Amino acid sequence: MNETLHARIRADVEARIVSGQWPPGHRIPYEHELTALYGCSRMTVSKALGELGRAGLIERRRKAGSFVRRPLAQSAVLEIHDVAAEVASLGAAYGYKLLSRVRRRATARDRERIAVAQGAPLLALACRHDADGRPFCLENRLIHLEAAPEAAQASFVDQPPGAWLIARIPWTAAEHRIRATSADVAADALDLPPSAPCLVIERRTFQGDRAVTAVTLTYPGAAHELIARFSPGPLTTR
Amino acid sequence: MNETLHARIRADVEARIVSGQWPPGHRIPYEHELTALYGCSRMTVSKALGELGRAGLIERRRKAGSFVRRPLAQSAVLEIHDVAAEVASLGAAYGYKLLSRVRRRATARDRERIAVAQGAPLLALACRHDADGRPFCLENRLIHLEAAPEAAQASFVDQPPGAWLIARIPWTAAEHRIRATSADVAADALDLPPSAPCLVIERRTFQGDRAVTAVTLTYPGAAHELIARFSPGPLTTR
DNA sequence: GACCGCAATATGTCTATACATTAAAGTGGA
DNA sequence: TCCACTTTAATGTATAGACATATTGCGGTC
Repeated sequence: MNETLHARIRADVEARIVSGQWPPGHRIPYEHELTALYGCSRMTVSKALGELGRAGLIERRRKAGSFVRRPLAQSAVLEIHDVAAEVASLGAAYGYKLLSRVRRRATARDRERIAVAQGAPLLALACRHDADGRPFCLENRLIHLEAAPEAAQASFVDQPPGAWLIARIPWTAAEHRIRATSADVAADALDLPPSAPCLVIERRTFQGDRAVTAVTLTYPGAAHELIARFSPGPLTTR
Repeated sequence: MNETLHARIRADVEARIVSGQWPPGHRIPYEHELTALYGCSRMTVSKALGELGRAGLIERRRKAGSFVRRPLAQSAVLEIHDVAAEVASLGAAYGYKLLSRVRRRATARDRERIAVAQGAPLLALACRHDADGRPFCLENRLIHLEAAPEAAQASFVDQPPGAWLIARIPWTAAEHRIRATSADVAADALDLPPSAPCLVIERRTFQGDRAVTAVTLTYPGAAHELIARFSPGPLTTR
């Protein structure tokens, strides 16, 4: 249990907050008081309080002091895995099949899915990921060929486009939308009745302001779960 | 655009990484080199690199230096709102109805949902959240009465238990599971055909090691979306 | 009393320095 | 060659002090 000093102070203050000893709105002792209390420098106290501030547990106001905050909208960290890695982690054999590959200019419908200019060059892919020979996930992807020109040369017959892109095209931001639907048009490809529930993840990836790719992953049935954990702060060392 | 120095260094290094100029595995200049490069003290450089390390962009090894990491499983920040706030943000009128309220000792089935000892005192609640008079979300909740004894006195007729708990019971960790199902048993309460797809969010909340509450939220149909954003680092100051 | 300006004060950031920790690299002997 | 030991070079954490910045509240003026 070799704790650093600032981590100890942070944990100590956090304990008083979560135990209710310092309720929301309570003013935390000033830095110089904590300095005396823990017998350390102000930098160290400041580091601990700064972490608590970034973690959202307290609010720091100049001149006024630091105050215990009421937890607001909670945010959780959602881990989104690569499909192949996900299948492997289930101990199943991974399979991949390219269903279609079309190069075209962006239509109005495409532009609802990916933010590109009208007529921008796109590669539209459909493929299926299998686990132990059974359909695991259906993937529909658009790749913006201005952002990833090398994709035009790739066949994607042997390698899923997700892994290919991650290895080659840098990106800076992504947005995920998660919803439930019924299998409908995906029913055939997934070997399901059309009314079966599916979990759909849409991911849009950007390079600065430019859209790189948009992908729709359809997972059949109630079997697939996404797991998100609340992160108490940005400080969990890896 | 008043940036602090260490934030500027961090952004600078991050830019080189995401642009591909410094590929995965590349050794980042040593702290003392960056010190010379940016004309600042080692503490400041160390702070910037420490943040990048915690953000997972680089790996720091004593004596060896800091190295660009290959992006692993990407993690996104999922904002999970209070149901009432969610309905309000849609511009709809919020309604709430308590469907059932039972106090009991934990059964084996309860213990699959919430991590408590056998026979622990629980409060089991079912309620419905409405938007403009139509069912918006069905909530099934277990409250551990050892962690939240005051809940035994609350009626939950007028106030949804989520808001009540957040205001009173401190918690430290939460886990969310997201999946798709068909409406099934929830069909009646939600006024849906049993085959309709639903998005289900299960949330377990803890106080240290002790379970506080477990809640299952069932959102009908494809209308409801969860949105998660990739966070380049844990450092977004509030 | 309402308003404005100023001083007091708590936090925010940075520097320079010191020492601790750890792991790579070098050294020497069996 | 291989192993144990020492050296060294990098990061990790802490200190004290300095200055910057924001905000509260006081006091003076109109």
